[in-house]
Amino acid sequence: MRLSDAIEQFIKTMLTQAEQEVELKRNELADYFNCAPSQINYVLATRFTPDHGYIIESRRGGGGYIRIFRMGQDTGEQLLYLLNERVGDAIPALEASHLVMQLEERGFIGHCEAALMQAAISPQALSLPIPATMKDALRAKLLKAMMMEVARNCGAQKA
Amino acid sequence: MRLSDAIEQFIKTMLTQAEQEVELKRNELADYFNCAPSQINYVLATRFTPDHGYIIESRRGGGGYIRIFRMGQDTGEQLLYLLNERVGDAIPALEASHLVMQLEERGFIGHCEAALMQAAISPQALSLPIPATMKDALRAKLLKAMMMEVARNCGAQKA
DNA sequence: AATGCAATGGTCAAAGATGGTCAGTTTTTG
DNA sequence: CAAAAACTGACCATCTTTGACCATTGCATT
Repeated sequence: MRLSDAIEQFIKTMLTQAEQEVELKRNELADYFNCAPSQINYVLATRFTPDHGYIIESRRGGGGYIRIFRMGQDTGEQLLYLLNERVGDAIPALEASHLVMQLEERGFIGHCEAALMQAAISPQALSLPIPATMKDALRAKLLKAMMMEVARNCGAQKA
Repeated sequence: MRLSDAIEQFIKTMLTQAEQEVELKRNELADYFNCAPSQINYVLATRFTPDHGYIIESRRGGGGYIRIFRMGQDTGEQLLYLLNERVGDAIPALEASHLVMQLEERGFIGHCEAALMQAAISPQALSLPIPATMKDALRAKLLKAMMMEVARNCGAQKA
């Protein structure tokens, strides 16, 4: 298995439903996984960004630390926030993809739904002769329409 | 025997009745057959296309892979037919909607998935300042992308 | 306080590990 | 022999991992 994935899993295992926050020592973790300390930064940078729904806080020097917070989840409110604030009138491909991942991680949608949504907002599905800004707008509309559907039907089961 | 055929057989042997999916490393396989890595792509491109009932998914970089999914015999054929004959390169809104309903009726997708797809191809989601013909083309791409996803994940389980 | 050092974490560019493309060459087929 | 299929290699794109060097903080010593 990829090192990055192992580290990602390790961290996500610590961040259970109960624990919204985890603190770790970069060097210790790197030591545990037998890798360069900067590898930890790579994992954080590629899998624990705000886009993914996480906030990182850290301190250097003696007694330094890295804290990872999972952004709060108040089902209904949260979903509305994601819709209005995050999606807005336009959203780039990568950000949209991260958002869908987040929806799945938080249990708003199942794996199948997530895959469908990813397919719909994928570059292939949207490969048209129109400017990128228009694609971002289209992606936003697609996401909103699909998320509305989720909120109406399937989301009810979860929350 | 031709190299391509040997590689094709090799892969198909891994994809037994039980195994609907196989993962391989391009370079390893090329090494095993003593051929150029791109030969693998050639085989995949000529013998494992969606038209043949397969779906390919891959990832580059360290820990990269190529995954091959076999669509259910029946499911694959029917989906393919729908994709090529009914969807094509463009499809009007109403027809697309009917198609999705059919997909649900036939059990290819669940109610949730159907609703998501309907939302994605709905006029609201596609309300853009582009000509109707382009919208039909977009709808076709959306449908194809989503149906491929269905074939990859859920379709295999069903049929 | 001021200084210096040890303990942390951060950055970034380079190297490593894979897979993708495509044009051109060789082989097979009709 | 011409067309189609098979094959290759050079070059590209993407993702991961590492290491050298930098920044910050706390503490011990002046």
